[in-house]
Amino acid sequence: MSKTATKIPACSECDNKDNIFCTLTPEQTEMISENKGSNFYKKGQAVFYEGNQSHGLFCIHKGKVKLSKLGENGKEQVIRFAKTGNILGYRSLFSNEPYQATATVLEDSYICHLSKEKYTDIMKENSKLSWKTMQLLSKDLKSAEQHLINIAQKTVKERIAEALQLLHTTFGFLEDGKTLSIMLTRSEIADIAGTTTETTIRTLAILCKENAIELEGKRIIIPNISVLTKISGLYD
Amino acid sequence: MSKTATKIPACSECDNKDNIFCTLTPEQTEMISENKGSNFYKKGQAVFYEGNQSHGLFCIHKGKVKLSKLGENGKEQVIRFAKTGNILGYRSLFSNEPYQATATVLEDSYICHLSKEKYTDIMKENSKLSWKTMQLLSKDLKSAEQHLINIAQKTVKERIAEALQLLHTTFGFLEDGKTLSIMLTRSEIADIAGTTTETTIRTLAILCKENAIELEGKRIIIPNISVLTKISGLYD
DNA sequence: GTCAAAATATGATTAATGTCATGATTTTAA
DNA sequence: TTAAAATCATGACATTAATCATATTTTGAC
Repeated sequence: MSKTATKIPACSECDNKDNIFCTLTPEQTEMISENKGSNFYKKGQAVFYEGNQSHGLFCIHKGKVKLSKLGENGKEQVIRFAKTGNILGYRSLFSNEPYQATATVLEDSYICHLSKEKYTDIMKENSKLSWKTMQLLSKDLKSAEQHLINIAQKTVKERIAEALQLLHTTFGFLEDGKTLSIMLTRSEIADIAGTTTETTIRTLAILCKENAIELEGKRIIIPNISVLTKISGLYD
Repeated sequence: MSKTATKIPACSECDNKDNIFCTLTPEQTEMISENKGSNFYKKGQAVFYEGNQSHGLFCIHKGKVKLSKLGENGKEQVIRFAKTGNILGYRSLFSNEPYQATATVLEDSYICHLSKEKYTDIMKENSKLSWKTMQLLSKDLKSAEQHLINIAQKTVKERIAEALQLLHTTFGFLEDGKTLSIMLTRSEIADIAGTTTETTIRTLAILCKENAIELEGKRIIIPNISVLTKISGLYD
């Protein structure tokens, strides 16, 4: 876990405005700002590991992160993604359990850290933060359940199409408005859809042949997202 | 949704003691007691439906409930179970979204109902209830993610073995200490494990042949739970 | 720039599971 | 009590996707 000098500003200067901390008073913002730690993470580095003791929560100042768990056979399953402004590791706030997933940085990122205690202190005096936290948990639960039903009932092709849509809704497109702004390996895409690397390669080729996507190495271009939506939703 | 005269006591007299309401003051308990509604549900009846407007949350006074969602192909997926003392529908508290799942009663049950407003009013003045609610959400999220990885990575046999264990940990055994106290159809078990009815029938027969379980119609006997644990956890 | 390692690609084969069909058994309701 | 409906059971077959093998291409470190 490398630490280098970063240019992360005080929380009051941070422009991640629509996140969970937006309801804090200036004093509370100042308090977390004084107590936070900031780190730089290089692509591929882990922020925390599944099973490790939780020491607090993380806020992504700028970056992209995947959360994954290992199955009993050692295969990875991607649970969720997080991006600039999102927080990580907040689930361990409510129990003394270790982290339930491993957070891995998908591209060079700046991430702040706040201790459990500071966060819960603020929650105690700011019911809006509690409320926001519950909404966040509730939202994550909803998507986990949706992901479950997708993996349980859809074909690989539908799941891959859905995985690409998830990457789009989470990380968006590049400036050209059609190229996914995140580049993953085929194996990482497989770990989202719950399939193998080979099947993912073949399925992406099929989607390409059907003009649902275009492939330029790891770059994935989605000219028309509704084509993917159709593929992911229907049994043909 | 039938309503009949029930013998549900006031909340202060209710002996579901280890649930989310155990931190309430006597006044708060009195307040929810006065505002609750109580209903009797016959086996098979729905408490609420996925997609319907949420009007509040439910507390199972006595009974067994399954929560399920419909996939896009119309196939049901069981998300979670709930039993005496558990609450249902609390997720819709944090957003104005409709219920995300259908709650169906697995055996005749008595279930109370409390409006969103009363619950959130109490949360505002009782931070312990907020805390408990967050713990509950967090626990549900954890098991949803575990369920996801199981369905994504395990074989049908392992998933069925795991489903039986879930039924055991949720609902327990009959007085004999080895017969599951819940009786589901093969099709309902299939909907937990994310497989088909036929495959479930065959797999249960295999587990039976391997002496992991005994079958007496819908009655499932698990003489030694650790045998199932072993089957559900390992790739052979 | 070169080389090794990682990632991509593709084919052949196999295993797991879904689908369809049919009959037996159990449950439910009149 | 009995008939209808639902559930359970089993076989045959089809299909999907995993596995194994082997090139080829890309990437990253020196």
